[in-house]
Amino acid sequence: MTGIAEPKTEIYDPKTFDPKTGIGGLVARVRVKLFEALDEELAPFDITAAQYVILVNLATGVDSASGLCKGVSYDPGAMTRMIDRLERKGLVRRVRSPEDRRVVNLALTEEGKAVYPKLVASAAAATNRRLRGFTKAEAQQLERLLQRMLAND
Amino acid sequence: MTGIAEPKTEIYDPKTFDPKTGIGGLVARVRVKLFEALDEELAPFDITAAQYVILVNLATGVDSASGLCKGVSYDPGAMTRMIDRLERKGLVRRVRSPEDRRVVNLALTEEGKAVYPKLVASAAAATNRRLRGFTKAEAQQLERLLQRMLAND
DNA sequence: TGACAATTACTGCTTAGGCAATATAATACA
DNA sequence: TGTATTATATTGCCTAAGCAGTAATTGTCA
Repeated sequence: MTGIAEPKTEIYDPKTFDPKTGIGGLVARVRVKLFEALDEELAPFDITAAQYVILVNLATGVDSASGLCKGVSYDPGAMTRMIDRLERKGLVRRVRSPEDRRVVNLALTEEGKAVYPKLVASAAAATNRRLRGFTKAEAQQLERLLQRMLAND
Repeated sequence: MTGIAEPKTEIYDPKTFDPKTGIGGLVARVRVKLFEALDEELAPFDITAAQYVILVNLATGVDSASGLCKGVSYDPGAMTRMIDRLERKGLVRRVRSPEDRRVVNLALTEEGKAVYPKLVASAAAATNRRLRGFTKAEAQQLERLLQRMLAND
């Protein structure tokens, strides 16, 4: 015994757990719907939802492939090829880092910076479509709950 | 003007939308973490999280490939091969439907039914790990918010 | 009834992510 | 200093999902 009261964490009882309505299944299906909506909105720019996520990270401070991998739970090999695609599209630039010659610094090109605000607006529109009927307070509450799930590591 | 007051749906303003903290990115990352946890719990049974989702649907009333595709937003071709794998593992059975000879009725085998409760318990455990610190009320509220997002079609 | 459309499942092709192995560079430390 | 360990990025291989095209069957309705 530790003397410290352990909080009860048995949200779902394994005996009575309903997998159809469980949070895992819900999150998975909501994610599919959100990505579908996002892919639709981004189609005119010839950018996929997965590519958009990378661009967002690059536009908000991340500047290396390993940083991207950590940020989006992505395999290094897959990330190399993802960056290949974005580089071929002229949206991202690779520059070998002078300080640490192992890392390749990444940055948006001028074209990438130019299109980025339009992508963000599309993402906002796609998200809003799925949040129809929500109040701002409800959306923020959803954000907080999801952030708490993420913080459990 | 319609005379009917339209509810405000502009949860996120495209001008000020922060894509890093937006619900789309959060849902995507939470989903990755949940699937990682689920894959870990299911590893002893040699079942992936994606396969588990299919088994859940089969155990709870869905009985055809097309029904599965609708339920989990899955491509028919991918579903055919998914069922191939589950059939090879002896967990699922295909039976051509007598009523509609286009459809292949699916069902869990005896082995599938036997292992299923253990899979559900594992899923409950994986979900609980991510919900550490949540009260039951908070988890239920998260469920409700996600269900409302799903219902927006 | 008969022609046309829709539904269901499947297959080939392409794309893309995960894992393992590798090369290079930086770090730790004996 | 020199050696082992770690970090970063890349490539090859395997697996799996999406898309397009197809065959069989069912539904629609003129």
